[in-house]
Amino acid sequence: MHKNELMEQRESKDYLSQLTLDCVILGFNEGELKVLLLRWKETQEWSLPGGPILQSESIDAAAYRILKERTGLNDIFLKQFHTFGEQPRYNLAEIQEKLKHLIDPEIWYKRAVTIGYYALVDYAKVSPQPDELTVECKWWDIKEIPQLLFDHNHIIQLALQALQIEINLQPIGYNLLPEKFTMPELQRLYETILDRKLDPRNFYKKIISLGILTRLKERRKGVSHKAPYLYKFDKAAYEAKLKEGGLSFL
Amino acid sequence: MHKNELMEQRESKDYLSQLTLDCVILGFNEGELKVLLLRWKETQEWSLPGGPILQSESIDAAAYRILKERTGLNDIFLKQFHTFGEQPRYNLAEIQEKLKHLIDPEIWYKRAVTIGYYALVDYAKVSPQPDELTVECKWWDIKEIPQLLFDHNHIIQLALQALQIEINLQPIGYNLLPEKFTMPELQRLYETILDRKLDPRNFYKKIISLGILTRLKERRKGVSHKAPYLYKFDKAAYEAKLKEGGLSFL
DNA sequence: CCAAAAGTGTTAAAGCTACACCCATGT
DNA sequence: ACATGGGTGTAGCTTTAACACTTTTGG
Repeated sequence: MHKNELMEQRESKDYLSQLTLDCVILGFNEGELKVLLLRWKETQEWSLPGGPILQSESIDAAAYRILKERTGLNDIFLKQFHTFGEQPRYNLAEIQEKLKHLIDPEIWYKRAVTIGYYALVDYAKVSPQPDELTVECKWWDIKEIPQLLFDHNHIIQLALQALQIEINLQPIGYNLLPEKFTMPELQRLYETILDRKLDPRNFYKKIISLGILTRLKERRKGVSHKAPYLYKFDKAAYEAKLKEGGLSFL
Repeated sequence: MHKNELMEQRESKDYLSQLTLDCVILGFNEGELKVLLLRWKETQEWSLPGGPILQSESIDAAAYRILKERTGLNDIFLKQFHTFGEQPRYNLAEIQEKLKHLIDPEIWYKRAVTIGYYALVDYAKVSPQPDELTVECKWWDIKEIPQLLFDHNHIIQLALQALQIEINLQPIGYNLLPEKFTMPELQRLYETILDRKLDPRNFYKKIISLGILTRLKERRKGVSHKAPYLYKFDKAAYEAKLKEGGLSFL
């Protein structure tokens, strides 16, 4: 997409004007939470994946579309968490300056409201794809995120808060871990999201007592210590529990 | 405001287009939760208060503005809970037909996204005010809400769900009750929001243990049974607790 | 005096926290 | 053999749930 095309898009009647959507796409790898970020062409500036909403699609559909475009994945855990409508939301002049080689400063909306979604994905299954205005799409460790464009640091912060609440209501690991995983891996995921240490014995008891995990006979190999058991989620048991309403975690 | 003025408003550059805001204004009276609804001129059709957002104001400011216009109150507990962007959200043709004597069917957006807020107010302090397109603004018992225009029944339903979660994190009663209230009144408020009966002894112990209430020497008079004590919130203690992070309810 | 709702304490069960040692694996 | 992290049980404490009778007031 070139300048003219983008201009057409912004002014097009095919899209909602002044309303966009941003996705905080979260994965888990090497014991850390990761976010998928995009680097804009000919810059060192990063931002969240996002974009405008088609007149013909629901906002959830727009989020799924963006997710599919950046990750290649369908059928993802996706949740709207907040709509950002401060006035101003960020320093527009700064954005116009930083991206003027890509986007005519004239065509930025003076104001845009954005709907924030977060997605939980299996890190290993994602093939990050930049879009028309960016050259690089890659995972960043949640603790090492640089200064981002727009108000995207703030958006990520609220997404993580929303996730801390959600972890008490959903077996988040189901979406963030590969099919088979070890108990310490699951524990580290919870520790990262909740940002505190958990006791391994208590964690084990609590997770097992939910009755939604199956321990496999396999163990993880190739580690220089005792080989941990592998587990997987028992989807049927999980959905049965959910219906009873009886799912609440840590 | 007449047809032409409304037309100008819809098409005006002073407002965001295709993005509106709706407020679920909740009060508590006679042991029941109430919502403030508006009846449209020359109809029996009811809807939530809401409207478009000025280019110059944040979405929170727009919500406060609408609230102020309908209730006369400033400084209200207000919380964004969800943004509604289904496509379609409701049957537009039906709305056009029902309101054609007020609004030219041509000027409805083919599509609008709305941001949902709920507000918690002291029932007794509100003086309900209709707006330019409505003749009546009044409280409805939450259990007796009629079929509303747009997707407003759905919006109310989600607001109540959000409130059920929020009640665990905030001393909701502070906003919904008058300055002085009795323990049974507070209990009935919790029972109504959570939609289940609570044990009065356990409720009393739990609330008192939070240490944010002061029992007054006064009692409520004029009831044909034992006179209950009055309590009020100890705002200082409440804010101290909140800072410690140690506030979690029922 | 009757009807209505307020006020109050104890006990049992469940859930949570804290805590330490031996085991299996790769180098 | 050593370093690394895995796997596991118990006891005390806190929190929650269940439960019933007496009191006060107005009519």
